[in-house]
Amino acid sequence: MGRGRAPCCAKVGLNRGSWTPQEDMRLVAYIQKHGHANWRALPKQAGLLRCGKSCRLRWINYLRPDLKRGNFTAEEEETIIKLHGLLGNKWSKIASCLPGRTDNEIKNVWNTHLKKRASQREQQQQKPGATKSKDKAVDTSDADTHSPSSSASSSSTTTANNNGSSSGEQCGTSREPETVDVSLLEPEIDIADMLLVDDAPTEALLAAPMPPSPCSSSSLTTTACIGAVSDDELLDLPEIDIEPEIWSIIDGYGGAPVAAGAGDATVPCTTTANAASASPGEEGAEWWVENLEKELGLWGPMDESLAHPGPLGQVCYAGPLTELTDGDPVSTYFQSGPTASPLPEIASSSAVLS
DNA sequence: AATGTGCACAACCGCCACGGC
DNA sequence: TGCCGTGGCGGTTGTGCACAT
Repeated sequence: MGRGRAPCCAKVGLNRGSWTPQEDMRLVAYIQKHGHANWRALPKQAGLLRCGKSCRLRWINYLRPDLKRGNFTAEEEETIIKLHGLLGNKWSKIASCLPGRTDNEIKNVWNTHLKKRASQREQQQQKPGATKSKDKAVDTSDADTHSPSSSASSSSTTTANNNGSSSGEQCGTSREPETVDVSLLEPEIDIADMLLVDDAPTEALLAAPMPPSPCSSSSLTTTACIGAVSDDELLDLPEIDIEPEIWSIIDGYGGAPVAAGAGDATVPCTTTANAASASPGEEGAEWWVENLEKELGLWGPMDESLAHPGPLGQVCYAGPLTELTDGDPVSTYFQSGPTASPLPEIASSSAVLS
């Protein structure tokens, strides 16, 4: 699709732009198996024509299993507003307080509508004599924001747009928060304590068990998130032998359905049979992989004729696993892997790819 | 129905911090 | 102690889509 500005990887001939489902699957499979001790080396070892930075971002912002997809709840939005008042544009710190949310996601939500809402509130606070009708207007916009994204964006953003982005006052210009001098905030500051002062919703949110947070975008470390992986292990693995034609398929992705047996480019779906055979303790990873596949358009009826357009307009393959996975470690992994290896134990599940 | 407009999202860039040598 | 490599963060941007006209 080619979103974003000019890619940094063009000069080295790497893939750029939006990720294909195949690339996603490959990245997920690799990280699940080996972790991501070295992002720079990861793409090569995983057989991805991407730069390490791109892989890291893709993983953190989109593929991580602990990500919470969907609209932000009212509590989350309130938390973001409050935290932003405390911390400013410290998106990673804010994200660390919102389980399953990424800094990028929070940043987007803030820039799209929370910023406007916050500024509206600010204006009202500066004008104590604000009429009740105006309060009501803001309340409705709040309510709108909580509704499904499509309607939320249209109603609340158009009006607020006038005082927000169009004025050129980008929050991104390292604007210091109004309420708290950020320079006084030490990195070790207990954000939870700050939030617990007078905010009930936030308190409730924070009272909830925080994720182990090893996988939160701000404190993501390989060993904590996936498990320790030695360099030797990383260098040894995986033996993903990628045919040149596979790369051509990936590079020129978007054409006809890839023939069965074409190899890596056709990472197949996990079968429902696999899902059914998972043990109870493996439900988490299984659920995640299944949902990932659904999102990627790789999950569906096991009919070869059902190669279907993917979310990006490319053709995804939904054929039977057994016809596709021969010799492809990644495919093999998704045939039996996730269900057999919950994420925290991935590094130890050496049998998955073998 | 066609066109215009604005928003949401995902991706990239540049800079900075940190750790190893 | 300085240099280099890597990871992480924040800001920015282009495209697709939904809604309005």
